[in-house]
Amino acid sequence: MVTIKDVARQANVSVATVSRVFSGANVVREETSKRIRDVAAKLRYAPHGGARSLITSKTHTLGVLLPDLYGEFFSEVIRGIDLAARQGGYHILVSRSYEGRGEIEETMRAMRGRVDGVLLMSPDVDADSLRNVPSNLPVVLVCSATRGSQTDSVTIQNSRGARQMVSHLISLGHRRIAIIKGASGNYDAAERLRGYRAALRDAGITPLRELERDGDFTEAGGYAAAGELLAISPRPTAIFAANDSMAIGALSALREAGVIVPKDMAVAGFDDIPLARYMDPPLSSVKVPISNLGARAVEILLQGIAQKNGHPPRRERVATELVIRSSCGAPSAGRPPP
Amino acid sequence: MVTIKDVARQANVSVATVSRVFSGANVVREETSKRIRDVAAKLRYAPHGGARSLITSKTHTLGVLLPDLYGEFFSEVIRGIDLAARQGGYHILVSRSYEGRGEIEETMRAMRGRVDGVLLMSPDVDADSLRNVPSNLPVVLVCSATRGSQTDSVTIQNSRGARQMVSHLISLGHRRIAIIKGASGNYDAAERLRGYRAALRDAGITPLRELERDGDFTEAGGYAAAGELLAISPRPTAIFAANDSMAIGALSALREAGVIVPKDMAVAGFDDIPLARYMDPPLSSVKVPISNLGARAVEILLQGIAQKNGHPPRRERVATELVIRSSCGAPSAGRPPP
DNA sequence: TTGTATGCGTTATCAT
DNA sequence: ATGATAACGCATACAA
Repeated sequence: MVTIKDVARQANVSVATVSRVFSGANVVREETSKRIRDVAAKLRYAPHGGARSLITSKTHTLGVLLPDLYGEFFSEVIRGIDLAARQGGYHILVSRSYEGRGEIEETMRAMRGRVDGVLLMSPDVDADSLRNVPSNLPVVLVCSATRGSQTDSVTIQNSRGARQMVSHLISLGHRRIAIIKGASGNYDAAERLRGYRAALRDAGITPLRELERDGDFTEAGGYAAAGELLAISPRPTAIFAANDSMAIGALSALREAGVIVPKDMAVAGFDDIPLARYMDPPLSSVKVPISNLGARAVEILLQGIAQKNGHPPRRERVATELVIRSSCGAPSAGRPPP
Repeated sequence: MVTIKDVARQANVSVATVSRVFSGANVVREETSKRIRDVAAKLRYAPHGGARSLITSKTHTLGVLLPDLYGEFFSEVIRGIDLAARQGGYHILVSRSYEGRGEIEETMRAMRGRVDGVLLMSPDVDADSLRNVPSNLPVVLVCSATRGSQTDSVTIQNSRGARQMVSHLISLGHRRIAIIKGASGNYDAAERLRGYRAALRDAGITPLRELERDGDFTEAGGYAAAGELLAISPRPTAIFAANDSMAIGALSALREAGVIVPKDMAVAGFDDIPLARYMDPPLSSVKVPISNLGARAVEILLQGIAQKNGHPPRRERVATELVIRSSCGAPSAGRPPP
């Protein structure tokens, strides 16, 4: 591998001068600089990032630690993170954790010296996983429970969004509204359930356990849960799924059972993934600005890195927005062309 | 930040001994080892990855350079990559390139010293982007054109998959089969188009330009293209979309136009994303083992890293598989429960 | 404007 | 079994 020494030798200068050329110190004579660049190009030299960060103690890299997220959500959140990171001149080191807590700790330790800060999305395990990781390492929690922690965080307005959607269903006359819950132990799932119940209570409706079905955020889970709900008597008249994937699975199950949406059953989801509007019928949902979520997390992390000293924890909630399409039976404004 | 020196001092040993404990050399007396581990835990010490890799010249990290991929595909390929990488004890450094060639080169240079090898997915720009990157850096091309290059690569059996699907449509009696093409300049898109034309010629049908519509791999693109196709006279009787997202957009457009699928128009996609089977009607597609694609690329890259010396280029194509559901009007075997 | 020398945190080599 | 020290590739303070 060609190093700064090789370039220096062939260009007849010291390594310091080569270093100056590549680290942007604008003090090298133009002529010298050009000669060095030429030699470097010929040798295909590129500075060694590891060595560089060892001395500057800046890696210009952000660690991203995510659970084994599903489809569209993962994609969008990474997009937002990557975009914001590169705007700040950072790269991202991504890791998916499959086995919960121990793995999170181990991964965070492995990132020591490779990243300047970490974005941790840990919706399933408690945030006190942070006890044994190197201190001084700036961390931002994403979509995770933060109670008892002093860590910065960015979350979604889950409860509020769910509450609005369920209230909307109630305003359409529904009283027996079922929910297909998200993965058990998941933070977002719990919050959405909370919003669902709150909306019912707001309207004087008692939440019923039989109308709260387990789900796992997948289409298959939504499909199965919808099947169960159809067997209940009296049937619910509306289904609120804790994410769009499950809502789509539910739509499929209803179609097969000959249940017409929204005439016989209203359906609504959460996230508003791009596909939602292409469903039949187009799916009402709670829009989550997923890529913004990632971008905001990065911005907060970058702040934390800049002012490395302690600061009061920053807590941010990205706003959701009700997107009403025809699947919930509202007198819809029709479907706008994409 | 606490370093190996701090641990050594507090544990009354030399840095060398601490190093031995953390690098797994099993030569330290149990008693000493325990004392060191205790001190390290108290101090929350974690070895500095950058410094470590500087001397071992191993980063245990793989660079992953992807275009701004869409949704499900991105998610799945990363899943496969991450899984295989972590099995080999590697992390992944991900970067999305938004602006094509120059950015690819720059990113690859920035990865020097941070990664042991690179996975490059460059379906839009030619693979000779590799001219100016550090030599000796093992690279595997994913879903990219490889002509004229000596680089290892993993691609999809695009042409074969498309050909099979279109042949299937022909076998159902269709003669006027339209295609909604993928993004222009895209390698996979070009290959799928090639397979489409080959299937037509196999059956003695002349490919018509008016039946080849531009698309961009998005739902919106598929929606628009399907609208155009409906205006052609005589109408095509089948639409083959170069990916599922566009097929889903097309289904939506057809539905709005009152065209019944598959009675009035057959539709098929490519990729077989999880959602395909939940569409109405369930979407026939060419299944691509996306996460396998990523995993295989990692395995090949790891081989390349192990035997650093030159080797004949490894070229691999992951197999596709026809998945026939009801959207193309075949006497379907019904829809299996998820 | 350029060169010399030191050190970043760690592992490898050679002693002991 | 443990310690002393050189090296990894580079950036920077200081000298020239």
